[in-house]
Amino acid sequence: MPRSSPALDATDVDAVTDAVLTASRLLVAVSARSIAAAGDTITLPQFRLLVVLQTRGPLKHADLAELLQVTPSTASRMVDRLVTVGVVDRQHSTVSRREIVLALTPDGRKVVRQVTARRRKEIAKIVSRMPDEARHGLVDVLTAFAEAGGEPPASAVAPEAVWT
Amino acid sequence: MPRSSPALDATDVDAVTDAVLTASRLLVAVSARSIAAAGDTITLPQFRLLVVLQTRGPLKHADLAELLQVTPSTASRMVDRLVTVGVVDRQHSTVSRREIVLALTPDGRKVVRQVTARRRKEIAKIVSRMPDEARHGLVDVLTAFAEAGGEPPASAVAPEAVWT
DNA sequence: ACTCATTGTTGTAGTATGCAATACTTCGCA
DNA sequence: TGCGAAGTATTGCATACTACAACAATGAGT
Repeated sequence: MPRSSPALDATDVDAVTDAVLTASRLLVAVSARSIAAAGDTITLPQFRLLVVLQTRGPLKHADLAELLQVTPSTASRMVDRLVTVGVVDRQHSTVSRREIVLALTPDGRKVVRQVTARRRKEIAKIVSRMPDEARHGLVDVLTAFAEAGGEPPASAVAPEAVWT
Repeated sequence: MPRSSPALDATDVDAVTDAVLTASRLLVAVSARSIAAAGDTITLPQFRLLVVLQTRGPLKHADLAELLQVTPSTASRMVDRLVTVGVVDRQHSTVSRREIVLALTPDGRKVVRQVTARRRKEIAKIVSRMPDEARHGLVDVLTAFAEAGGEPPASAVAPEAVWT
C-alpha cells in the first residue's frame, strides 16, 4: 500500500513524472500545430516576440530583449526581419531620440489572434473530451502544481515566458 | 451558476486554458534548467538527439532524422558536432556499407543520465510541495488530459517527441 | 563641457534547419 | 550479367536564432 503514506515514495514520483512528461508532450504538440497554422511566415521565436508586443504594448528594444530573455543584438535582428515582413513597426520615440519604439502592425495583431484562437480552440476540444470528474479537477490540480513550482498564474504573469 | 451544467461554458475554457498555460510554462522552465545544468556543452536539440539514441539504441542517420523530425542533412551535421564533442560514435554498418550506425559513447550516456536525474529530482521536489489532495489527483487528471488529446502515456511511447 | 551610463546597431562566429545536388551502395529485373 | 531504380549519407547554399564584443549616438549629472 504505497499510496496512503503521507510522504512520497518512488512509485508516486515515477507515476507523476510520467504523467507530467506526457501532458507536456501534448502541450508542445498543440503549440507547434497552432503556430504551423499561421503559415510558413512565422517561426516560433518570432511568434513569442509578437505575443510580447501584443500583451505589453509598444516597447523599446532593450525591454523587449529583456522580456524575451535574449540579448539586444538578437532582438534587433529579429525585429529587422519582422519589420521586413510587415508585422512589426519601428518608430523613433518622441521623448528620446536614442529610443526606438516597437509595435505590432495590424497584420501582426492578426497573426497573434489567429494563432491564439487556434490554440484555445484545440485546448477546449481536448478538455471537452475529458471525463467530467477529471475536467473539474484539472484547474485546481494544475494550479496547485504551478504554485508548488513557484509559477504565478497565467492571468497575472508577464508573458515573457509565454508558451513555447 | 455556470459550473454545474454538463457542457463547457466560456469560463471553464478560459480557466482551463490559463491553468494549462501556466503549468506548461513551469514545465518548460524545469526543462531548460535541467539542460543548462549539463554545462554549456549541449544545446536542447542536441539533447533530444542523445535521448533518442539512448532509448532506441544504435540507429542509422535516416532513422534518427525521422525520429527527430528533421531532415537527414540536419541530423548529419548535428552528429558531426556531437562526434567532435565525443558523445556520439559513428561506425560503418557491418551489413551494409552504405549505412552508418550511430551510438552514444559512455560520455553521451553520462550526459543523458545527469540531465534526466536532475529533471526528475526537480519534478519530485515540486510534487512534494503540493497539497495532498491535489497531488493524489495529479496523475489521474493529467492522464485523462493526455488521453483526451490522443497522447499515449510516457511509459509506452516512442521518445522521439521527448520533452522539449 | 566632460564624463559616463543608456540604447541601439554591426561584426563575427557557431548552431539549427531545409532544399537541392551529388556520390556511393544495394537491389531487382531484363 | 549488367543496367537502371531506389536507398543512404554527405555537401553546397540559404536563412534564422543566438551570443559576445566593438562601436555609434544620445542623454544625464557634475
